[in-house]
Amino acid sequence: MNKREVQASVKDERLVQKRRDQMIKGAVALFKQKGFHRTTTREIAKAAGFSIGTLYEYIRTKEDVLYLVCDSIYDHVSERLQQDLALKKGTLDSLKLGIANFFQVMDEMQAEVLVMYQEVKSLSKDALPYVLKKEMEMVGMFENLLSRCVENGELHLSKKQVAMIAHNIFVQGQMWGFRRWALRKLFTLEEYIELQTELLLSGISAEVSATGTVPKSE
Amino acid sequence: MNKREVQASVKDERLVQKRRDQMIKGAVALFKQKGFHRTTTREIAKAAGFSIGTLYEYIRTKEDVLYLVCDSIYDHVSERLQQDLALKKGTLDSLKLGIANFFQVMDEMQAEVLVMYQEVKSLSKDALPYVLKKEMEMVGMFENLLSRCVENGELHLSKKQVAMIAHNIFVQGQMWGFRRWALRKLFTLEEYIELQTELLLSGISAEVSATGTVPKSE
Amino acid sequence: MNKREVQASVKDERLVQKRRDQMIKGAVALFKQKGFHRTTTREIAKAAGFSIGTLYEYIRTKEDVLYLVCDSIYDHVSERLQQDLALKKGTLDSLKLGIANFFQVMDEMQAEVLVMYQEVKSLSKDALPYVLKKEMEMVGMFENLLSRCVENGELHLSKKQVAMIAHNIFVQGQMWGFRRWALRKLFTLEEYIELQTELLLSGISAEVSATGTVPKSE
Amino acid sequence: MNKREVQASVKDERLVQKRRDQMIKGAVALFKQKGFHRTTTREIAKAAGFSIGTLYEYIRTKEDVLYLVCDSIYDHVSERLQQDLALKKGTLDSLKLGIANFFQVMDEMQAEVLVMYQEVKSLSKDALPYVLKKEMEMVGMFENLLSRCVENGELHLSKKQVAMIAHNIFVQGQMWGFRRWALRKLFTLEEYIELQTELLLSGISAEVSATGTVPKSE
DNA sequence: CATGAATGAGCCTTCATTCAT
DNA sequence: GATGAATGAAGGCTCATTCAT
Repeated sequence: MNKREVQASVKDERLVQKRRDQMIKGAVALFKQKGFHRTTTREIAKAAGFSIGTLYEYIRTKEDVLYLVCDSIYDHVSERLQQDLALKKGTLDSLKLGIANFFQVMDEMQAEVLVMYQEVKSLSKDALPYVLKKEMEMVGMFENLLSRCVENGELHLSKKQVAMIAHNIFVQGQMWGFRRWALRKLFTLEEYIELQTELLLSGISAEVSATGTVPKSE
Repeated sequence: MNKREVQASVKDERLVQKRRDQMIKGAVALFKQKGFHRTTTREIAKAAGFSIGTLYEYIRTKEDVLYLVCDSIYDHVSERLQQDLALKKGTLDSLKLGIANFFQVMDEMQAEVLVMYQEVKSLSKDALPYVLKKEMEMVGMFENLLSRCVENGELHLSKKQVAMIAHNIFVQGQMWGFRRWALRKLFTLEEYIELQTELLLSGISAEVSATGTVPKSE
Repeated sequence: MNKREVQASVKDERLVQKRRDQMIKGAVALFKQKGFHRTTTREIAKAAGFSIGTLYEYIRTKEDVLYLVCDSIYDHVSERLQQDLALKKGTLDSLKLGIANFFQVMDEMQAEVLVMYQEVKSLSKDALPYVLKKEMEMVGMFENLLSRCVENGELHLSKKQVAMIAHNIFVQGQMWGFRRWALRKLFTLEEYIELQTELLLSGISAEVSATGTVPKSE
Repeated sequence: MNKREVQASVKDERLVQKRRDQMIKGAVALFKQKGFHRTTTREIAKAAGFSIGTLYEYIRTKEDVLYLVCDSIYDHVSERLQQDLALKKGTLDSLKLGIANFFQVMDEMQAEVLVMYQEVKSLSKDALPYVLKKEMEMVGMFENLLSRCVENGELHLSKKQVAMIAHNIFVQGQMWGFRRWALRKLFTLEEYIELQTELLLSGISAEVSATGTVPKSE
């Protein structure tokens, strides 16, 4: 199965979705502020705009909230990326665009990503795989982009290199979110995107590569 | 000040160090398994080999344990790296060696790094800066290595590029620790080191010089 | 403000009052038996007839219970006295009646008064003033009674004498409560009231007028 | 027996006395500040100038400290009074002097008296009688003074009146200590002594004493 | 469906007391 | 005799979860 169902006592599917959206929105704000463990179910209910009793009509345990939050975040990010990338053909330019878009999404959803990033480990062994699977899918999207460039002959990379780079891109995206305390002092988002793309494509040492066309920026 | 002192009731400094080492060792194992919040102080005491009362002779609050753990990890990693790197001159080879060493340490201290990585955010506003400072120092070590290569003329990099790359190396090191669930399926440590070094130095495509055509975010 | 509000999580004011009444009743019995410090919150909850969790729905800290107890005792005593005294005109007879009533209340509420008397000092600096204020009000009631007798010409007393006597009456009332281990062996309540009133009004020796030959300390 | 023995592991009687004096002195200061229950044995040991281990060489339980403190206070007060009163003959003047002296002692030993007064109830059922007995002895001293005045024909009082007045004097003495928060605003010690003595001897209204409606019990 | 009062397991921390050195 | 590290029972308080209304 692709989703881990979170049981609700309420039948009306539309209502369930509505309530859960309220819940997720409130929870993200709280988790961001104090983390999952320091947030109480009462606080979540209040932030969501209903009572603790009602909260438990739509979830079974507190952990369900975390799962719902993580799930929702991945869905949003995933969706955002798929929109942008799905159509593109496998050119280097579309890869660059893909990376730039991803970093941009990471910037926009900074709060959510940070939350998810710090709290996934709190998911039970039960829910974790579903979330990890989502992550693999996203890495897979970059693998796809890269592979198509390889197929096109625009890049020459081994399978392993493709996998490695996809991971690197993904982690660098997250890095912009969870290391912003350090990075923001050094770069704007635009600079970050440009620098990372540049480094990714050309490497740091001209002598080592064949061409030596490393730009002396600044 | 460079350290945030954790108060102990016991006077004998040697004993304090010994007990805290026991404590940290036990705590790391537990935190790795269930995280900071799900670990109880009693469990920590037990894992350390003494009673809950004794635990509190060496710390003031549960959070002190976390701080001690984080502090100790950074110290160990830092020390390990300094040993390896301090003597080297600023050649490309010493850079490669530095990276390889760092990744290796990250592999050896995988458990600790994972823990620290996931739990720093649980540190109070009081202790966090001390830990973050340590992290900056470690990034600084790579900046140093890189700068020396630039001075030597072995690399041609701007200040910002140096900073960016240092961060990338650092995060890739951590990545080996906290994404091992994915990476281990694909690479051995040796492959990981080799691949990342290669990518770092040569970029993914010699043919593509940095055109500066990176899409500007809206 | 006249009251220090004790925060409750439960909204229903009627319920709050009911539960707190249960709580106070149970707490008085326990405090009387073992004192505030030796009584646990769990015991209070049990004596009140609900769980520890419920107890904390109606208070914030254990000290709140003590404050509630003290506050309630003063309220009861105060109310009892005001009923009896408010209407009376300022005659000697009404003074005598006031004293007798007060001593009687002290006898009836012996347990409560004892508790309050022994435990006020455990109140935090925060709550103490509110309780002390209540005590001053009660002393004030006797000052009032006395003053009216003075105005009526039934007594000839200076301001300071009025204040002193009011204090004496008040303390003698409490004395019946907290020294009963000694007094009960010597007097019945009726005898106590009669003797104290008599001594108050006539002095111990008519022959000896106030000579002012009291030895001046140093 | 007149004393409840507090067991000590140390044999040297002189040392035991010395250590206990240190202990009592430190404890009184602490109890005064924070009460018996909020004072830890460690604090007592520290205030006494030795280690917790040493403390327990001279007592068996924390309560022993309280008993020692109470016992010592009574001894001091008792001794002070006996010195002053023992020699006097039973005249009204010596009564007045006795009262004045007592109030003065209560003022000087205010801290100690306050402590004892608030903490006796914390004594176990085992130790309480010994302390209460001391208190009765002190009340007895005033009964004595009064009785001798009666024998001398300087006062005309029944047995019960004598007992009552002795209690009143005693409580008024304590009152100066434990109600000073209120009394100090109104009176100096000298005024207090003078006023109380005056009221005691003459009653509040000589005119009233004429009515004879006061039952001469016994 | 919604509410919120009730529950109690469980957590962090303190502190009186012991005992090996 | 003195010391202080070790112990663990016990206390105050929180909070996820339930259920009657």
